[in-house]
Amino acid sequence: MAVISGAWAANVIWSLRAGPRRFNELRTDIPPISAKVLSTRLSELEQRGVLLRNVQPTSPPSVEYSLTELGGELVPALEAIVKVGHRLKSLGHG
Amino acid sequence: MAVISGAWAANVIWSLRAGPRRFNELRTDIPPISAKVLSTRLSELEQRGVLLRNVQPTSPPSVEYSLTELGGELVPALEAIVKVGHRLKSLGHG
DNA sequence: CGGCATCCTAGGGGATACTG
DNA sequence: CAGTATCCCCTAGGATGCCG
Repeated sequence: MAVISGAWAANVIWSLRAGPRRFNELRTDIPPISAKVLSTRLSELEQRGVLLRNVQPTSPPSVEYSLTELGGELVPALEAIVKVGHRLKSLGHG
Repeated sequence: MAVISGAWAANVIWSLRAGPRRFNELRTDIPPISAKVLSTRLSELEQRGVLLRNVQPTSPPSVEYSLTELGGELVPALEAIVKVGHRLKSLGHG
């Protein structure tokens, strides 16, 4: 379960589900996330093999993040959890 | 995603996937968990509708916890994540 | 633009002791 | 057995500032 541990880890994977995103795109995708935390999470997820980091040596520099194949396999699982979460919420408190 | 937030929440759901368990059974299922945290997590998960709490008014008292239907739907998702996690781990070292 | 280094804080979680 | 109450501490994470 450590794969998706850390704040916003799931959101990062979620934001990447449709395709590659750049650092600041992710920041605006996930409003209340700080640069430091996003950076930390990105490093962890990259190291774990969940996502890939592509540096374009342009000016200004551009860095793209995308899910690896295994990272992509997390998406349906996350979807399922979120779905259950919504249903639980709509039930109120049982 | 708040559904499975909190330390050991996933483990609790995991331990209940095969059927009802009692408080101290869960404690020994998840070795380094403290009574306080287990208790806290159990309350949260019950309130969220993930699991059910059955008190048997016997002596000594007995309390059984079991997954609700929606709680049970989290199991396959957790399984998927754990599976990916293991594969990532095996890749990570070679 | 991307992202480290630094400082600081809240609160989640551990250990222990106690209760019914 | 199944918790609850208390204290303490650790660290994840937010804000800010600087650099390539």
